[in-house]
Amino acid sequence: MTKRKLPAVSPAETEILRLVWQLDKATVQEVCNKLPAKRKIAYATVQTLLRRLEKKGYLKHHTRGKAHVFFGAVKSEKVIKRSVNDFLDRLFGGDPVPLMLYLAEHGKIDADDIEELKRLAGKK
Amino acid sequence: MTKRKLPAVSPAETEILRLVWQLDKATVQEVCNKLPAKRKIAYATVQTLLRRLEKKGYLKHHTRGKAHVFFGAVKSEKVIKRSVNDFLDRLFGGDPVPLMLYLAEHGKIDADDIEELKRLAGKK
DNA sequence: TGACAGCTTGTACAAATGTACGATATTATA
DNA sequence: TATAATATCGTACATTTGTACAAGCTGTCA
Repeated sequence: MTKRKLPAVSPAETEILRLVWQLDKATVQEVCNKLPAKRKIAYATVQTLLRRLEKKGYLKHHTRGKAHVFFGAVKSEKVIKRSVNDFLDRLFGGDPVPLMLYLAEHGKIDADDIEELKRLAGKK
Repeated sequence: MTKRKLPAVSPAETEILRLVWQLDKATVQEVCNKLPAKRKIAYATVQTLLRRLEKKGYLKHHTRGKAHVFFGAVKSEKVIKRSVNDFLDRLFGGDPVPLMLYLAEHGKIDADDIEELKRLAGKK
């Protein structure tokens, strides 16, 4: 089994990667259209980010007509895990509880979410 | 009221900032000693990071003997809020639920934590 | 089949990041 | 009051990031 060490994903790249996952597969155009209004970046920039993600091994592409269609090359789980852990380490020394508390305090989750959480946490 | 726009905190800086908060106030030395074993970086590097954090406005310092004692200049709440929101936007499009679910699935929180969450979420 | 529209590629570049060396200043101490 | 030990400060530098232009392909449609 090939144990490849994936390079880190930069913040800007992370967003692009997420959009590709969300679209399942996407051309540069499609990613551009999916960008949140707040964060409008140039077509060329999106292109470069996609290129870099491919070079790093997070995306692959095949060709449809003249366009490149990008799609994930590693499970998003893996990337998310890494990102969350890094984030947690840096900001909270690895302890997830303060993060959960923060989210709860700021009203980002409701009772239903918590039920779901309870179910998941209990099951484990 | 002076509404100053704080520059972003880089990942490496974030970790240093957290350590200062944790120690309440600290010299370069003390921050170095507090570094997790996994992440041993040079004294000089820690110094630079502290300096940059001060220049950006996140830290101040006073002098004790020949050493600089750094301490926070803005509420950690504020920094955490920004960091979490950025992170959430990039990786989950701003939706905190998948993050909570991820944390729960990976057994990072237990029943007590969830009770606490419920209390907090309910109160809001 | 030729021109156009739409894409990719190569290249560029400033700013931010991560890391560190050497020189200078300061404290404590012998 | 020299001196050794310890800090800071200025500076440097390779990478990575964020952003973009210009040139060259490639289908497509008149």
